[in-house]
Amino acid sequence: MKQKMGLAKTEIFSDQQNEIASFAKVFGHPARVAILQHLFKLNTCVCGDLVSEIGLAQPTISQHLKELKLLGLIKGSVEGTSVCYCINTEKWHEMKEILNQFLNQDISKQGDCC
Amino acid sequence: MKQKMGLAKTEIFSDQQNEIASFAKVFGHPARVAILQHLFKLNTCVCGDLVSEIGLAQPTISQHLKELKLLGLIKGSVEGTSVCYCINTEKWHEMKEILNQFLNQDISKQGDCC
DNA sequence: TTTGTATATCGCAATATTACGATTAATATT
DNA sequence: AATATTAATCGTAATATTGCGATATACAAA
Repeated sequence: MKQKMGLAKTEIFSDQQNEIASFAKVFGHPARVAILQHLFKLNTCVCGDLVSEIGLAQPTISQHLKELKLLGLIKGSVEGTSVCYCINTEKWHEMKEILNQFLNQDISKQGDCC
Repeated sequence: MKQKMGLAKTEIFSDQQNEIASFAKVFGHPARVAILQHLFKLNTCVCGDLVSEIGLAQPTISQHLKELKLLGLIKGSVEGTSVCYCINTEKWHEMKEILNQFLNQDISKQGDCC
């Protein structure tokens, strides 16, 4: 076996490129988009209802929440038997900054040559 | 077998949520981020050098280009024996609009309750 | 202390993604 | 025509992701 296949070769890219990809990846699934939109809508961060709101099983939602928490985009705190999740606003801004810088590259120079 | 496993249940999400996820997914790999940045930098869209510029094999780059082309973010045209790729500016703006709407959700109401 | 409720984790099945060698296709050069 | 160059496609190997049933854990209520 010469090569670790199926694995992204992150080491050949810059930290910036890998960071953009990490943030983008977490939005790359509609369930996580839906979770974040729901957390934005309910500014009070009641959360167990994510399962009934979105039509996925509880372990599946829990796994998506874990990925969002791992990147720091959401925070969770135990509230009795249930867990209260909400957006981590500082991290959200940090992420927005990084993605905007990429999305808003100067496109005016592009000659549209094709 | 009760369920198509390993497959995202896109049918339970809105078109908007799926669209956001599709665009984000394409940035979810550093190679595609690098390709787009390179296309932005060289406003003349000479392209065969993407392979030497980024350290991945030619079939791998070709596959990533295909995904970007499938979403419409880049265009390609044959130029002799080589192929010239460039950013599709209209589609880029369309994508930016959709992602910005998601990223710029009103965060001011968030109570940061956790 | 038993029972219920809510969430996380484990384990598994199935599809998706990443990467590349080998080959093909299409044009350029000799 | 024969050869070289460039990029796409095929086939395959290996890891990643998605989803969920079963189970574990942690706290609340009876």
